[in-house]
Amino acid sequence: MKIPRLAAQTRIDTPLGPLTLAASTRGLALAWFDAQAHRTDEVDAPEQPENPHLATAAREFSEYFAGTRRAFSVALDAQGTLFQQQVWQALRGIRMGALSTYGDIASQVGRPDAARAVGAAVGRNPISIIVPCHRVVGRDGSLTGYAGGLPRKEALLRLEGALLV
Amino acid sequence: MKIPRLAAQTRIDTPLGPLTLAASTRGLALAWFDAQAHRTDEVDAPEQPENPHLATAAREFSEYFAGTRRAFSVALDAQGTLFQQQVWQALRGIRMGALSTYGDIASQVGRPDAARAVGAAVGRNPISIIVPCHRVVGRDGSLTGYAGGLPRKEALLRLEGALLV
DNA sequence: AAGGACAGGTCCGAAAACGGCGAGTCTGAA
DNA sequence: TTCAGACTCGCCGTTTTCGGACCTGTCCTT
Repeated sequence: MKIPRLAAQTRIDTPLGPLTLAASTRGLALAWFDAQAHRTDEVDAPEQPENPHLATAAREFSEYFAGTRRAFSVALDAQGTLFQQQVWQALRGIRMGALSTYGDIASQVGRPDAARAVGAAVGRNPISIIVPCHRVVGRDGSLTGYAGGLPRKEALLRLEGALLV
Repeated sequence: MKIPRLAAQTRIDTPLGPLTLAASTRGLALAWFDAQAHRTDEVDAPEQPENPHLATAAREFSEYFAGTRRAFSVALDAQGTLFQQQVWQALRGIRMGALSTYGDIASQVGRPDAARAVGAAVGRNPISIIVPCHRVVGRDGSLTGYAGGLPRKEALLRLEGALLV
């Protein structure tokens, strides 16, 4: 995936491990766990925790993990194909505590048979957690996969109270 | 088993426990004891004891258990495969007080060797008592099984005077 | 330029499992 | 001898399970 010109980056700690954040001039562009699948190794931007987008994002992540925030308001600037944009947009419609399936997202995007393509697109989501790709599961309820590792996906859903067991 | 579109349901009391009745527009479709094997948990139909088929069935059940009725006349609408329909039809030919065997029914249906399949079909009978699946016993006279529980089968046969002991 | 691999899902056919059986054998008691 | 009771095996319609074929957008590899 092409990474847009990035203005600043920083790293924050979370209960699930360190998170690398990066922002363009228009908003948060990246939120990656270490060793995340599909990630580009090097983020070419200066360390600037004071960047407005990064600062906002860091604060909201902190509140999210503390359990006092259920939705994010930081501006986003995710780069991707039209199809990917549509999928990611659909993801943002899944509220905290709720779940959706790859097939449901496919239908929402107007391609009922493209569930598999949705899976690929979901996997390329550049902004973990805020774009809640972890809230998408298989039709039969199986977690199926997560770029940051299935344990993290399970932990996130448990934190959000979306899992029965 | 697929349940046809049901128009109405109700519950009646019998000496053997409560019975759930349901009817389509064409006739009585269900007569189930609680916790009956193979039963679908939810019957999706409005409570309407005044439905003609249900009212007739309720009256005839009442008379049957009072000992003043030996045959039912309410219209039936049992849903099942061709084979099951044939088996259930054959069951209706067993008069009160009489007994038949799984092998006999198999022969009547034209499949002399399908006694075991008959057993399966008899077990799926949706209309207890009226379609007298309780009048079918093993070749050696053993009761073998009953969806509503063997005690009920024995009680019914005793009520009908079909048991020697 | 073409082909494979994916964080899936549906459909369809084949194959196996599952019963409210019945006939045949064998065994151990009266 | 006689006769339950336990075991085996063949019987058959139905239900469940399983495996492939196909679908779809991107990215990666030849």
